[in-house]
Amino acid sequence: MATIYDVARRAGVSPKTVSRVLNGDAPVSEKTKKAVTAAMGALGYVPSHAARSMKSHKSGLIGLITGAISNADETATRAGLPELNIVQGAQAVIERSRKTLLISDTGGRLDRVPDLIRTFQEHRVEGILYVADYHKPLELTLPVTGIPKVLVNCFDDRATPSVVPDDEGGQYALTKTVLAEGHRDIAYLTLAPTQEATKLRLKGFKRALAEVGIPFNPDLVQAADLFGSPGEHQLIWDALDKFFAEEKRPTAICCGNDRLAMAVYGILRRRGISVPEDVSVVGYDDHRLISETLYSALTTAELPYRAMGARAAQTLLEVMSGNAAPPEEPIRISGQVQHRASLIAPRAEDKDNVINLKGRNEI
Amino acid sequence: MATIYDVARRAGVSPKTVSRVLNGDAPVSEKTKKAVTAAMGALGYVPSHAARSMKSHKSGLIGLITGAISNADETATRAGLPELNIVQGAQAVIERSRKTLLISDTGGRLDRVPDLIRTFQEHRVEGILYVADYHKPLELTLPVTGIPKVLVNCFDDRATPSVVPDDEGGQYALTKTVLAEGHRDIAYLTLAPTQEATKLRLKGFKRALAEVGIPFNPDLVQAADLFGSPGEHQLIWDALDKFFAEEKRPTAICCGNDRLAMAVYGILRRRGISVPEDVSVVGYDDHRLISETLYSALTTAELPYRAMGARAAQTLLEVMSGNAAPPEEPIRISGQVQHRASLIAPRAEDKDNVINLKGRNEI
DNA sequence: CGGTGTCATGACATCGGTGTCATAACAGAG
DNA sequence: CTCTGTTATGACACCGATGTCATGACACCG
Repeated sequence: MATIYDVARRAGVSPKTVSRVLNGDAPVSEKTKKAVTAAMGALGYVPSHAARSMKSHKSGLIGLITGAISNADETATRAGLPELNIVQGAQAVIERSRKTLLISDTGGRLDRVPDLIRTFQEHRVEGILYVADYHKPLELTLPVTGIPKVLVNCFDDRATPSVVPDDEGGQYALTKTVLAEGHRDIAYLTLAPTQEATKLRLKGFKRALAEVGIPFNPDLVQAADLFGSPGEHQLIWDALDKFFAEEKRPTAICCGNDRLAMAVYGILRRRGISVPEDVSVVGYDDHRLISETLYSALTTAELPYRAMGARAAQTLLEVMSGNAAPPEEPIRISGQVQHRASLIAPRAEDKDNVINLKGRNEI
Repeated sequence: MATIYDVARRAGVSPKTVSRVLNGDAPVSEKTKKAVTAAMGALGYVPSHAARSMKSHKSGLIGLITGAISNADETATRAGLPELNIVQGAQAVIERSRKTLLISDTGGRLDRVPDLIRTFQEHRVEGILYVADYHKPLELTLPVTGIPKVLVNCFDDRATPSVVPDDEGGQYALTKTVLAEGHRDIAYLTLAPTQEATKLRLKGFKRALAEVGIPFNPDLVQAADLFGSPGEHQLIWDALDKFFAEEKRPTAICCGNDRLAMAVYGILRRRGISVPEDVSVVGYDDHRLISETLYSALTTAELPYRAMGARAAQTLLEVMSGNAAPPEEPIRISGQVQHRASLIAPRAEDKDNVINLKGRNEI
């Protein structure tokens, strides 16, 4: 690889002059500039980042830790929206700031995080983004490094800056949309009750119901997320059985994520129930591969991963530049409700009607 | 940030001795070693990658170019399997080789590739992986850099090493599986005819039919992929109409990818046709979020993105080490056929029976 | 014509490690 | 007791940039 000395020799000038042409930080005569440029072209010279950053004490690097890459397969199957969307949002912002994003992957193993951070330190990254695969408390204590950090999709109790989805508000807005169509009996097929998202969204669900004076019926809430494992269809089938056995049969079903909604579509149809004519279905995440391809297209609340990633990157850049104090409270990002074909007004007669269910098939 | 000089001073030794402790490349007395280790701990010393790589002329970095990150959203909607799975496979292999993967994203804009490669050159990456979002000819000429490269999911005509999926073999194996269930009239809803995958898979499809002596019926082949845009459901609906109007109604439908299969499920069911009882459906990709969650679970051919990424990384490492000559021909990676509930033997009477189709609804 | 200021350029040190070579300390052999 | 060989350590230069300071060449002014 050609160095600045090679270029200097070929152009018949000193290395410092080549440096000046490169950086344009001091006047250089037209003639010299041309000679230097020609020499750089001929030699295919590209300045060494290592040498530069050594002198300047600035790496221009930002580290990002995620399980998105090695988890993608697992995650795509098991959870909702791939956290990769968060990485996307961050990437877009960081690129505009002329920094380089160094993405490291945990390979799903938390115990590798300290190693990854050490690698980041070796590269003298100027900031770190830590991305979790779903909204949760931070599962480990990050090593103290003095490097600014921002958590995404997770939070800790040491006031580390953090960006999370507004689950409560999202489910609230989604439920309001369902209510606005005239539904009064709404079932809710949730994710695991231990999940942060489930707790928050249930709050939003209840708040929306309360606001229009509908009493909360706990029998219309069932957890059904087994991350796509084989027993899940059965679990959903049973939950639906229970919902439809209620005195007032639900006319709409909220699902903890779009994947669950997809499974619900299949089971409902097998039982002879049409979506949305017989029952409306809504999801969560706006995982567009699902929400737009399902027939009928799925009404859902956006899980704003892209926006979260962007906001986190922006926050990190601000903290790094010292222009802003690190936020003390988690930043909550809201998503849009996407109203699509799967949500329509309930039939007037559905208040009393009982739908004929086909018998249960083997699964 | 502490330097090796700080550590040396604190431990009362020379920097070189600290270096020896770090690298273990020369004998150091127990006592000194302990003192140095203590000093490093106390100062939180982490060696500078920049200084090291400057001296050693080795960056330990491998660059990867992809649109996976900024495209993820688009891709997830539009195409089949996210190319991220390729990145995954590469990551796993490279990590084991103790190198660091530098992932750069085109943001969907090909004209940014030269810039990304320049950034790679500044970082003195030792090899480059170029990942395309689906099997296609390389869309641009990569700058000549003298850095070893491997193309993934694409190929050029300059004998750049490349790793691609075995589309012909995959569709052949999948079709053989369908035939083995007893199907004789098989429709094929393809991706765009211009796609590399479509051409190759059609070959595999025909080869499988020919092998059992079934004449190829072009009326049973229709392209239907609009990347999830609104008219797609209509297009699929029309294609299915055409298939079912055939003298010998198909008993199985092959789809160009799992997303199309998902759309087909919805439309078939709306028309009162059950999968798999009335017609078997198979996809392509084994996009497990879809194939395992659909009800019934989808039979499909694996698009071996992970394996392709791993193989590409392995090939790159070999070429980099000089242990192996770069492969002259594209390396074709085969995937497994995943036989799931959506494919069963056709009903005996279906050879003559005509299914009652429900009328066409508005879409 | 000498003094002064600006422009263009170069010499040299430095960033933080590591390779090369020198050397001090000490043990064992003759 | 001196010689030799090994072990442990340090001095110094160098990797490829750039910041600091110095200097030569002009142009302009009085």
